[in-house]
Amino acid sequence: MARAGLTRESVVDIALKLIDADGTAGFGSITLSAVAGRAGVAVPSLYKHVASLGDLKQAMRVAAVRELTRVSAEAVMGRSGDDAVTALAHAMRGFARQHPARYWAVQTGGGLADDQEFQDAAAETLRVVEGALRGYALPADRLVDAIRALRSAMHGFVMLELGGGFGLPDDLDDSFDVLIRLLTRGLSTVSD
Amino acid sequence: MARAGLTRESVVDIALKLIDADGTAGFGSITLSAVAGRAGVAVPSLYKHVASLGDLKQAMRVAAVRELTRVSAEAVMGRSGDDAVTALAHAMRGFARQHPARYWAVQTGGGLADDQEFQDAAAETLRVVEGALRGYALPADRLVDAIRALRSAMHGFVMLELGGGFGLPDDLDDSFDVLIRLLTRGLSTVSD
DNA sequence: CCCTAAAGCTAATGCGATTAGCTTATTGGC
DNA sequence: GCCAATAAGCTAATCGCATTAGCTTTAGGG
Repeated sequence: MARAGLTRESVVDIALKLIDADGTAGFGSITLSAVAGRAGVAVPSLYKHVASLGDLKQAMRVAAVRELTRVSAEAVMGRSGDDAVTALAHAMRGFARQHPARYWAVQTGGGLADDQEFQDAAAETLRVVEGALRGYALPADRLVDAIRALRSAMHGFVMLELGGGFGLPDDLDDSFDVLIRLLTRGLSTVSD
Repeated sequence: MARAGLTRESVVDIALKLIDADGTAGFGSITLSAVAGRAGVAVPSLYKHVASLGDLKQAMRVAAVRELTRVSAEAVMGRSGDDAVTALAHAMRGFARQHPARYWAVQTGGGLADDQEFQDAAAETLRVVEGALRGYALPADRLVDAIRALRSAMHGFVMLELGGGFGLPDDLDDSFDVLIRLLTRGLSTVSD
């Protein structure tokens, strides 16, 4: 029998590509059967590369959050102030639109036992957001509030958009711009 | 054999109470076995009241979104302007904290085939948010943007909080207040 | 009192995850 | 180039859960 030549990474990659095809529901309903089928392998063979379905999902989340960090960081580098925040917001929304299932997995796939690897990767993303706010010279005791406000607004918009919560998708781009402007303006006055 | 006296409503209610005990992951991992066990009935008996597990979940979402509408509407009634928005935000966050799994079910439990009943119930919630903004005298062509901004920010904060995305929960109340103030201030200038 | 519809049950099927134990390809050391 | 050890893959079997089929019994209206 010819070997498939799988690795943990390739299995995770196959799984991520599978859920991409299936909207936001993809992550929750991924099955080892589907992954094995796509990989051209019997189901139990996957256990040579992942410990369980849960382990696979966790690995998928880690991979996805790292991707998100990468595109976010790229957007923020070389910019500052409103420019940085705007670029960050568009990068995150762009990633979510391009890979709804991956964004969804990162944000809603967590269980009680999020492992350290995911926590670390997520903290990395957080640092990018923090970096984007550097130019505002926020007082230290308000920085955390500003970060949370920015994250909340961006994240909420993206989740509602992905989940179809906005109804007709008309003018979503405009609404997003309005939201970002509201934020960038507000960030200058957080300290009041 | 003594009858259990179940109805569709009581089955949904049992299921909702079950997931309440299980954090945000509860909705995704609910099983008919668990519901039947709690109801004191054999699993297939549930099919006399719900068509399938999917049907039960849909009914749970409808019930949850109606609850959310009710507490939101109650908070907004008799208030206006910043007062209304602040009350609405706290009501929604309060509901989410009290019933994480129900909020999670409403916002992330949707599939491609959301039925009309859920759509209608969700539209009702939307109307409450719209009502809370009445006092701002927003230009008609910006109202939709304002609604979306408000929803995004509230929703994002709550989701991040429930999902543990904020790390240590220190001072979350303060951060939420800052966010709301940022919003209420911003709402006055959306038209610029 | 009887008769029908609804509520429940048991038995059986199927699918997906997981485990155990076997077989064979690959590969590093000779 | 050959050989043992390791790793990758397979088949068979078990378990939990959803779902369907078909039977039994309760409850309530005539």
